[in-house]
Amino acid sequence: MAKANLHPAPIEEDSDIERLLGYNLKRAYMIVRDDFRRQVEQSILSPRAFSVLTLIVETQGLTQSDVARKLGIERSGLVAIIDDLEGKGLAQRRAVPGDRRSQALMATAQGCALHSETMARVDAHEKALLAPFTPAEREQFLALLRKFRAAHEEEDT
Amino acid sequence: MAKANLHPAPIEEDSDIERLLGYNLKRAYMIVRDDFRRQVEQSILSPRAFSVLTLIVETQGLTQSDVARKLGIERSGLVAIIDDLEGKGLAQRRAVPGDRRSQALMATAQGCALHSETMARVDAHEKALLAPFTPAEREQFLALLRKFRAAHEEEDT
DNA sequence: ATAAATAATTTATCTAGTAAACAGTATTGT
DNA sequence: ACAATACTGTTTACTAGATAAATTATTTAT
Repeated sequence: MAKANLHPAPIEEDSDIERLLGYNLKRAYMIVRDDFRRQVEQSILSPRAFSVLTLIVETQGLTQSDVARKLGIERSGLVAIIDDLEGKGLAQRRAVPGDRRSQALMATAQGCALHSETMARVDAHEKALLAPFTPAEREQFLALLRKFRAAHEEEDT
Repeated sequence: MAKANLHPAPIEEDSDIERLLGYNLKRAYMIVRDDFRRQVEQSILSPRAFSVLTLIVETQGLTQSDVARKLGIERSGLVAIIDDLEGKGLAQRRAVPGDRRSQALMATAQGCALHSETMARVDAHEKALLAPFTPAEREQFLALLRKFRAAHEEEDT
């Protein structure tokens, strides 16, 4: 146990990338995503499926295009998510009277129930993640994130 | 153009998910990542490759395991990245005198050059993204992200 | 009537990241 | 000295998430 310590992995806390916004955002997002998975995905829903279900519970009758626009994802990616939600009895596609191209998305009673149960767990898991912050910091953190998004999401719809 | 407006996509700005930390972090990260790609990837480097190159430029001689630990990714995922950097003449694997398992990662002169050129572009692109913020807000934003990471990344390593 | 636009879908492709198993090497305990 | 254990880099296979192009059915505009 004498010599082999030639590459001791300095672990300086202040590499250049530690100062970059993108790197910090990515790591922070990964923390939340992983925690979400541990806490919530047991309850059937992936992060994406949860966000979709939330939208259609809140606003019954949105079309898939509406949801895709709101979430900033492609319509094509939504098909599988809706298939999944529908297969689990959480949501339904229904014909829209005025437009036979569109499908109105409706959450079932079961979907609403799972959503509120899951939302409670999500709130709890986020509260735990934000525990190291003071209430003022929590406000600031979310306010800054929202301001950042607002400044850059305007250009697209 | 009279009747078909049955699903007007309400676009209320305040869905429940808009209040969630995870959702806001994800959208914010996507903004930065997409912008990074537009600005930087033209210059050969993906976000991941850039972060790896940065580390080994700053600390020549890190092993792959060191880098994986620092970046919080799997060693297996690093292999392709190093292969790529090596193939482009930006980095090299070298034998470590004391340990024949490890490979010391060294950035080439070309790698150092590309790194500093790219870092300049990254700084510029981040400065532009943070332009909507006041200097105080910028400080706060990064400080909060770092505090958040520090509070949750301690357990692993 | 015809052209252009839209909604949902299918297919293929890409990136990122994870997990498991492997061979070679090193360290530790006895 | 030897056996058990652990670590390094690697391969392979797999998953998730996202994107892009092409397709069909339908609607709107001219």
